[in-house]
Amino acid sequence: MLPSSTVENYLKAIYVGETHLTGGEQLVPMGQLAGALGIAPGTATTMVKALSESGLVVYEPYNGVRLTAAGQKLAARVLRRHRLIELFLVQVVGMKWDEVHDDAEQMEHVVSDRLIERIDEMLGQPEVDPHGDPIPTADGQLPHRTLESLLTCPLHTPVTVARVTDQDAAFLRFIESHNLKPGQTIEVEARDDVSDSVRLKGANNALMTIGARAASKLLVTG
Amino acid sequence: MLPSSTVENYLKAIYVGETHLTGGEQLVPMGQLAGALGIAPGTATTMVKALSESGLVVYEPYNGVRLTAAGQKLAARVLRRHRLIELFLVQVVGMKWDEVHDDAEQMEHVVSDRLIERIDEMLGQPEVDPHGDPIPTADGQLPHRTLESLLTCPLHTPVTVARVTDQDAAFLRFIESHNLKPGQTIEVEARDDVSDSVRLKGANNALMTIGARAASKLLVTG
DNA sequence: GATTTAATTTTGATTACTCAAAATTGACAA
DNA sequence: TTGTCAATTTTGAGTAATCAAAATTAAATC
Ligand SMILES: [Mn+2]
Ligand SMILES: [Mn+2]
Ligand SMILES: [Mn+2]
Ligand SMILES: [Mn+2]
Repeated sequence: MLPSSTVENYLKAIYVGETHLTGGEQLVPMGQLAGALGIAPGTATTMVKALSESGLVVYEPYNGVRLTAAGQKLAARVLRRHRLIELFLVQVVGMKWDEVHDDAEQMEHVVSDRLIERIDEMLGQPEVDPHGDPIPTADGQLPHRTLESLLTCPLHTPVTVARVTDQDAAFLRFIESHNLKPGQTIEVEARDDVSDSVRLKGANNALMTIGARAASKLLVTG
Repeated sequence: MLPSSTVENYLKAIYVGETHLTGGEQLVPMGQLAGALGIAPGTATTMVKALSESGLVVYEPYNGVRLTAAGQKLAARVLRRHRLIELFLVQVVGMKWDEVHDDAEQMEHVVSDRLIERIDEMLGQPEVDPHGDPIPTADGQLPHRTLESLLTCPLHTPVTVARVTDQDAAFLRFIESHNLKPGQTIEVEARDDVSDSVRLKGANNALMTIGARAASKLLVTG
């Protein structure tokens, strides 16, 4: 049976959820999964039990869910498609980086393997999407770079924005308008815990202050 | 309520079915509709009754179905998307004309209006798709050219292939390999009712004979 | 250890879409 | 006019996905 769009979305959400796990955690909690998919918790439970029957996930009642090897392979395929499509829409079609997420969210389920291969070829086997998110390889490996956020990187040291971990269109437009897109070089001038803010020097030496919450979503390389 | 992919497919099939109606016929028979969609006849009846409730079609039991103005508007929108996407995949992505139908069949339901507009713009508001099928305008008009088929056009007279009315990949590859794609100039040398065939002179003066059934699917302009 | 609470699961129901097979209809032919 | 038949509709049933609200569980608090 080929997986439905719904199943693909569940697997992808679990896959992404797993990458967010910190410390010794192994399982994505049902609440987090339901939240990520925008569905009722009971629905997630029912569905995950079905996925478990199909051998795509391991489900531990009251603890959470994780992917099997089979589930991981499918999830990586969907995520690869999503990110290739996003980059394609920006690079080839000329859409803006804050416009492409929703289209990719739908197209990832329906375009043919042939079209995805063609896109990958046109883009020259890219490694990251327009937001700096890594693109899983054709054989299902997710390249991992260790990145620091603007909350943890060294002060007074030039760093390059590598990734923006928030798909919200308004946030992305804010980032763009302040010249903080991936590829741009910036410097953290100061951090202030009391005011919960981070002071930055942008590409054009422009100074700006952003909240810690926003700063945590900007990942950089040294 | 925005229409589901299923509803869009029904409306599109009725729309296309209506254009195939000859003579005084007004209604698309349920059998033809079910056949076009690859579903059981009873399913079509049930669904059409629901579409009728929604005001998208007029349903006459035992006679057939036709679109209301509202249904026509939606159907034209889907067909426009389908054909723009096909042309985009050929012109921009570099896929072959026999590969694009299935991708378009799915993408037509999910891509955003913004992406469709961008595609229309990139292609310069095209009037026909890769198979010569007319593209409905943004306001829902389907441009109509009167075309003759190779069964009815004059003999020994140069004509230009304008449209191929069969999406089957093998058929399209046959047409392409014999230099009979839209735009190419050919001439009908002879028709033979007994052998059910048509003799052609191709672009390169190559002679070939094709069956009447195939010939009827090649539409030309004088 | 008992109690409260938050997360999770279960229950019961709904919507959308589908099929196979039985019943019906309407057109045509005998 | 009646019988036949093909097309169509109806019936009964099933799958996939969803929700709201009740019940349960496990963990944290008292
Ligand atoms: Mn999706
Ligand atoms: Mn992205
Ligand atoms: Mn379709
Ligand atoms: Mn076409």
